[in-house]
Formats: sequence, structure tokens, C-alpha cells
Amino acid sequence: MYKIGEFSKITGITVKALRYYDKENIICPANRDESSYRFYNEDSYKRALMVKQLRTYDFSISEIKDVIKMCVSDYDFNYVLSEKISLIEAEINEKRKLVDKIKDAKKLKSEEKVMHDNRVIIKDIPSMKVASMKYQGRYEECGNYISQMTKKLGGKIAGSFMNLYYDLDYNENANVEVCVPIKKEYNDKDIQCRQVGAIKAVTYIHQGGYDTISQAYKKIFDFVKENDIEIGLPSREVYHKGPGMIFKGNPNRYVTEIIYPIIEND
Amino acid sequence: MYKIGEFSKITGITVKALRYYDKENIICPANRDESSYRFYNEDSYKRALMVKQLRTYDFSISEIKDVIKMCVSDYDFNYVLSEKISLIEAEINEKRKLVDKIKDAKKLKSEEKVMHDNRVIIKDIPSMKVASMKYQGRYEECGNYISQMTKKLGGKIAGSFMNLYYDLDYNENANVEVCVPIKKEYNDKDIQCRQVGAIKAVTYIHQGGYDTISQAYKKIFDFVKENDIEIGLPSREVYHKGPGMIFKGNPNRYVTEIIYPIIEND
DNA sequence: TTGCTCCTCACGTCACGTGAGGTGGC
DNA sequence: TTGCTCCTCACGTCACGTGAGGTGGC
Repeated sequence: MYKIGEFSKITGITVKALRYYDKENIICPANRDESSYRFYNEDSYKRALMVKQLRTYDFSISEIKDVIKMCVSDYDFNYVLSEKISLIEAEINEKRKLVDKIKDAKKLKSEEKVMHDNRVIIKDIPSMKVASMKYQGRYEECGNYISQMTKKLGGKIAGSFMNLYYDLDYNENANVEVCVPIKKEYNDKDIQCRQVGAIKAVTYIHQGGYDTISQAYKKIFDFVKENDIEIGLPSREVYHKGPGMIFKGNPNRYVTEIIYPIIEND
Repeated sequence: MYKIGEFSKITGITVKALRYYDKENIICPANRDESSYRFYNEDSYKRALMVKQLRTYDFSISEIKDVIKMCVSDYDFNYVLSEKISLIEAEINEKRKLVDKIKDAKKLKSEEKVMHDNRVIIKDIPSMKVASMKYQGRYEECGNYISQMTKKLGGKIAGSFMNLYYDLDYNENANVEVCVPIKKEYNDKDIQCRQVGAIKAVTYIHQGGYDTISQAYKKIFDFVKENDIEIGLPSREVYHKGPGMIFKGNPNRYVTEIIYPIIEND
């Protein structure tokens, strides 16, 4: 039996870490006497060596808990190590991409991104029949819904996909309704059909990737303020030209129309 | 002027993040009216675009603060980007090393690391004159002190370097005294000379790298318990054979002697 | 006894996200 | 008015490190 200080020395794990591992139930002392001292034995020692090893391999505490639950044999253990290697390699890839991105930014710095300077326009948008799916989450998730709907609706689709947004702000957990105009009624447990009303709206055509789309919102907001117009929700993004199902294409060629309904007070 | 919700939409930064950036003084609203609303303007917009860009490049908030303070010109900005690239590449290297380490572990798994099974021995250690430097920190830092002392003491050195440890446990902020036996007195503002007293001690010779040295401590502690011996501090590690100043050499050939003074009660 | 080791809180970290509870303007 | 946007706390995150304050055994 070892007291915590000794155990710390023979395992190379700090006392603080040992108390934490006890609390987290990954290395528990073999017993605790009435004075509440922790006493460790040979089994705790083996466990401690494993935990220490995994920590140096950058396993998190919850990953280690998983390993403890799952790994009965050396075979299991080796398999987990392979999985961890894959995870780390994925992280390396992310970092590589980031480096490339920064390098690109450095190059493009002087050229500046071509900002298409389109005009904000007021126009009437007619009512239309759409198929729609609502969700709450990140903007990028809409791709999943678009591909689902494309598959299910097939030839019934009669226009470009568009998203309706029910939040004013930029939100990682946004309320989104993915819509597409359709010719015929279609019903499904996941897909609803409804009429989207006619509106008078301010609109702006954004050309380029979605990473620069916030600039387009600025155009609209500035216009609205200058002209003392009041706008409402939901706003829309109509994807006239966007990525395909398989190929992304050149984002510089994407065309997105942003639409805000005008509220008329009179 | 934009209210926070609008500003969120035109910058693509969440409201929560904007409030946080305000608190951290990296994007402050141009003014706040008496109702305590935040109002942002074109300057805040430019700042926001920069901050957002840097965040996607994985700059931390404090890094961004630094950039804001330092970067006057585009030249400065590009230079900082280069520095960040170096940092990320260093991280990639760390991850690569880690992957190699895990791969090695998988290979070596079946072979198991050769554990030299030496004996714990009780012996008398004579008093000796040493030059010493004390510090508080991590064990690995002792290398700096050893190289300093090697340079200053040169030919006066009369034995192997050793560390005295004043903590019982394994500690990231340990009290360490780096010592080396010397022939003649030497004094310096950094280096002290003193006599290390004679002791009766339990000792164990560890063969191999320092990453496995905790096993050696276990040998000693187990021996001490079995034989009902009481040990004290400071303990010592004598580096009979270790890394050179330039080449590390093969860690499997390192030889370290661990020494604990025996406390005799009679 | 004093000094040592041990114990249990509680706080801080990093960059926000997630509520709760409340106010101001249309 | 109700509903909306805004506000300010306060808590949680991850794996401990850093005290503070207190107890038990030699």
C-alpha cells in the first residue's frame, strides 16, 4: 500500500492529478482508512501506468474512461491506439488546411477580394407554393435538407432552393426553413407543403462564396437605414447558383439573392 | 449605427461573442446610449471583419489584442500571419511526433520494454564537497543548470552531476538542487559551494531513459516497506551516464542512481 | 510539540453558449 | 398591451494548478 505522495513519486503523476482521477473514477485508491487517507496498491499502480501512458498520447479523461470500459484484451487496446492515430492525423490535416488558408490570405492581401458592387432593389415578390423543412441549427446544415428534398421531390421542383430565416441576428443555432417552389402538392412526414405569401421586399444579389455573404447583409441594412425603410422577418436567401450535390464548383460564381420583407406603416 | 443584432448579421459574429469582445476590449461599440444599448459604426465594422478573420485563422483573443496593438501597416499584418503559420506548423510537428510515439508503442507492445532488474542496496555514502544551484520548477529544466555549471566550473568538476530533491511527491514545480562534486572551492553569485553530509542510504541503479524512472522509485519504496526502513529527504539522482551537451545518445544506455537517506531511530 | 502529509473546498483557466430575470421602445 | 430586442449576471466547459484552512499521526 502506498500513500498518495509515494504513489505520486512511483507513477510520475502529481498528487493533484491523482485526486482528480479518483474523483473522475479512473484511478481509485484500493481503500481509504477512517482518516480518509487514500491508499493505493499494485492494481492501482497498473491502472496508473496505463492512464499516464494514455495521457501522454493525448487521450482526454473521457476517452480514457471509454478505453477502460472497452479494452479487455491487448487487441482492443491496439485498436484504440489506431483510432487515436486517425484522430490526430485528422487534426493534422485541419492544421494543414489552416496554414494553406493563411498563406492564401497573405497572397490575396494586395489583390483584395473582388467585391461585386450590386445594387439593393425594391421589388414585389409573388406568392408561391413551396415544399419546406424546418430545423434549428447551423446554417451549413441546410445542405443535408436540400439533398433530402432533391431526392424526394425530383421533377416536382420548380425553382431555386431558398432558406427562410426567423432570427434577426447571426446565430449558430438559427431557426431555418429550407424551401423550394413546387408544381404539385407533395406530402410526407418530414416535408410540408405551404403557400409563401406575396411580399414587397428589399433585395440584393450577392455574387461569391458564403463566407463573404455577411457583406451583402450590410448592403441591405445600410440601404434600409438610409431610406428609412422598416424590414421584417423571415428573411430569405435564394440560391440561384450554388454548389452541386457532388461538386462544389467555384464559389466565386455562386449567386445568392437576399430578400427582406418591407413593413409598410400606413 | 447598428444595433447589436444587426451588427451580428452583417459581421457573422454571434451576439454573445460581440458582448464578449466588448468586455475584452477588442471590438467596442462606437457609443452606448442611456438605455445601455450598444451601437456600432463603420469603424467597428472594419475592426470586426479583422477580428473575425483572425479567429478563423485560430488566433486566440490575447493574440488578437497583440495584433491590434502592434499592427499599424499591412506589412506588420503579413508578418504576424507568417509568425502564426510557424506556430501552427510547430503544432503539426508535435502531433506528428505524437503519432510516431503511438506507432512505436503499438510495435513495442509485444516485446515490452526491457526492464533491467537491478537490486536495491544499502550503502554508506561519504560526505563530499559540491558546487550547487537551487531552483524551483520542472525536472527537465535541470539541463540548463547543468550546462551553465559545466561551462563555469570546467576542469574543477570531480564527479557526476546529481540532483537533490526536497519533495516527497512527483511535482511539476519541484524544489531541486543541482549539484556536482568539485575539487576546489568556487564561488559565484549563482553557484554556491557546500559540503553534502555523509549518509547511510538505500540506492538503486536505473538503466534507461528518464521517462521510465518512476519504476525505479517503486523498487526503492517497495524495498523500504518490506524491510521496515524509514527514509528521509532530500533524495538524490546521480547521473552516471546521461545525455551529452549536444547529442542525446541512446536513452536505453543511460545509468542513473537513485539514493534515499535512511533515518535511523535508535 | 512542531512539522509533515494528508484532506476538502473554492477559485481560475478559454471563449464563449445557455439560460434566467429584467428593462426600454414601438 | 404584447412581443421583441436589448441588457446584466451566473453557471458550465477541461484537467487539473494554486492556495486556504483544517485534521491526524509520529
